[in-house]
Amino acid sequence: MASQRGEGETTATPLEPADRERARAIPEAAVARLAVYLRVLSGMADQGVTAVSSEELSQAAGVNAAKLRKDLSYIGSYGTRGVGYDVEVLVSHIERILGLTRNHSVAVVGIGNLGHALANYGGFPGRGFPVTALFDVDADLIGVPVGGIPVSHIDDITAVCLEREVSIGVIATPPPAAQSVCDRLVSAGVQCILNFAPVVLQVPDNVEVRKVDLAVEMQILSFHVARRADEAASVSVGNGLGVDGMVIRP
Amino acid sequence: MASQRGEGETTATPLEPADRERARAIPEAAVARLAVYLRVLSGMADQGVTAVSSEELSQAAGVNAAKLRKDLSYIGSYGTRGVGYDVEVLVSHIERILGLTRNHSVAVVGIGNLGHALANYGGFPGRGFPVTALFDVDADLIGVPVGGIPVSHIDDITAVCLEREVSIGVIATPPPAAQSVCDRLVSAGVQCILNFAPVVLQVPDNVEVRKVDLAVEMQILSFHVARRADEAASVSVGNGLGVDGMVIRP
DNA sequence: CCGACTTTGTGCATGCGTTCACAAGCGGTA
DNA sequence: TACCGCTTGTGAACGCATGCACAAAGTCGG
Ligand SMILES: NC(=O)c1ccc[n+]([C@@H]2O[C@H](COP(=O)([O-])OP(=O)(O)OC[C@H]3O[C@@H](n4cnc5c(N)ncnc54)[C@H](O)[C@@H]3O)[C@@H](O)[C@H]2O)c1
Ligand SMILES: NC(=O)c1ccc[n+]([C@@H]2O[C@H](COP(=O)([O-])OP(=O)(O)OC[C@H]3O[C@@H](n4cnc5c(N)ncnc54)[C@H](O)[C@@H]3O)[C@@H](O)[C@H]2O)c1
Repeated sequence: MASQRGEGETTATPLEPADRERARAIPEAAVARLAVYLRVLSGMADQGVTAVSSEELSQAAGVNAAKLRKDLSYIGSYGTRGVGYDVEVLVSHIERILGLTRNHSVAVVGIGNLGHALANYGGFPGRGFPVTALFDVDADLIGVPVGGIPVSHIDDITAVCLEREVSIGVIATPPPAAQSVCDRLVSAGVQCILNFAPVVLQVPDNVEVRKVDLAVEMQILSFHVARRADEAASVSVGNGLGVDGMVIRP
Repeated sequence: MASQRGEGETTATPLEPADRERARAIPEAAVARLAVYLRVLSGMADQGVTAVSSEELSQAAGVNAAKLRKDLSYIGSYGTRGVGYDVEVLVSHIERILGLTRNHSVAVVGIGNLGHALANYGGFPGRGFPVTALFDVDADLIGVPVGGIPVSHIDDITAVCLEREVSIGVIATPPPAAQSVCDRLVSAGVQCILNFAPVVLQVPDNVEVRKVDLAVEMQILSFHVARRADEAASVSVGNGLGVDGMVIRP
């Protein structure tokens, strides 16, 4: 905050702020929502919609309109007051901020149930995430093409990842193998990991990990059911009995 | 505070009024972490570990020790100062708070790539989430057993869900079908939905939805790569030029 | 029985994210 | 051109979550 003079005065200088500054300041939660807005906007563009207001877009994205505008303000001021946003302009700016102007090559490790589903999934390439490498230890799988790509042996992971410039590694191995696979990905230079194995991965600071943990998702849902059932019980009965008289038991 | 020696103990009991208050106040973020602690603790229990300190547990769960203690304090005071926590006691109390003292029957809708993986996955039943119903529209799939359960037709969803007391519905259909499937689940009385389709679902207030959106996860990773690459560029090049030629100030 | 040591549980400050409310700005209209 | 109605962009207030730091409360050795 050193450059601009004037204190809290209105930003009458629209071109001044640098994108890099902004990108650094975007809250993680907002980044996740930007990705959702992008998808909604792409859908609108496909249907020929060219302009959209914050109200419309926020409803389609399932968020509060004020939050949406705040989120968009993190990436710049690309709307027109009194009118709304140009869909294509917004799409291109969100893509730029999210780093989607270039492709990010993806490697899937562990071609079992889940790995097959991921490798066969057609939704990634179109969004800039081509799956370019598959790995497994199972000898029967090596060389077999899945979703058009032959499975490589896990021992070749470094060479293959470097060669195909893999930037995102997806871990779909059984839990015991996950940390070891992660370590190998990291030493192959992969800095982004999406982990499906229910394990807490240890990684160096320069590596970004996101986990998808279905059991945790279900348990969160379970918590809400329990809380709701419990509230109902406390209103109607007031003791430890469930709604339909069923005692909650281990 | 309210914890007395000798009362309750390790047996999971129905929520008492004090716990009910607590459950209502637990932050969502803490609930998600409790589920992780539970998994780590279960693993420890399986390996014969009987006691654990907040420091150990927090490292295994990949969080700050203070945060872990705060999270545990939301469910009560079950530790022993100077010693730590009894693994089994903690497990049973977390399970109770998360509503895992009873099974939650799961239905999967859309038995394609992903639906097959989910239906075949062995990790859910053991954690209290038995998959008891599968649905699809594809005539070729109806009646075919996947993971031991025959696929039902989507039109039978209400009857089957009621009969098997489904409490969690998993949507793994193509995006265009998701909202319609969701509506059907809701009218079948399902109050918890886990959605894999990249669509924003509209549901009544009494229904809880969680989404798993892989494209969004990857885009968040992409954002971090871009941010990092950008920082690196500004350090190594140091010419103060941004991505689009804008001047970046130090 | 005491005192030293260990670890929990939590009050408090801090920072982040969400929400509100409204001035600023733009297009349309007369 | 001047006015009007609409929508954006954002300062400011609020609320929630995180992390710190320490008193309270327990164990253990002597
Ligand atoms: N299938 C699901 O729906 C689902 C749901 C939630 C979580 N998960 C998790 O996702 C992971 C994969 O699940 P799955 O059902 O596909 O399991 P799976 O057993 O079907 O497949 C695992 C694959 O990983 C391979 N593998 C094992 N060790 C390896 C190693 N060291 N290097 C490379 N490959 C290795 C195996 O050969 C196998 O092909 C598991 O951790 C599971 O807990 C799966
Ligand atoms: N496969 C993946 O790895 C992956 C990754 C991310 C997201 N997704 C999302 O998950 C969903 C499923 O993906 P997939 O690869 O399994 O797709 P898929 O096409 O393989 O399977 C979809 C299944 O849903 C069934 N279906 C279609 N309409 C239905 C309806 N109205 N009622 C019931 N069933 C219906 C189809 O018959 C088919 O069996 C999609 O929304 C996809 O975007 C999948």
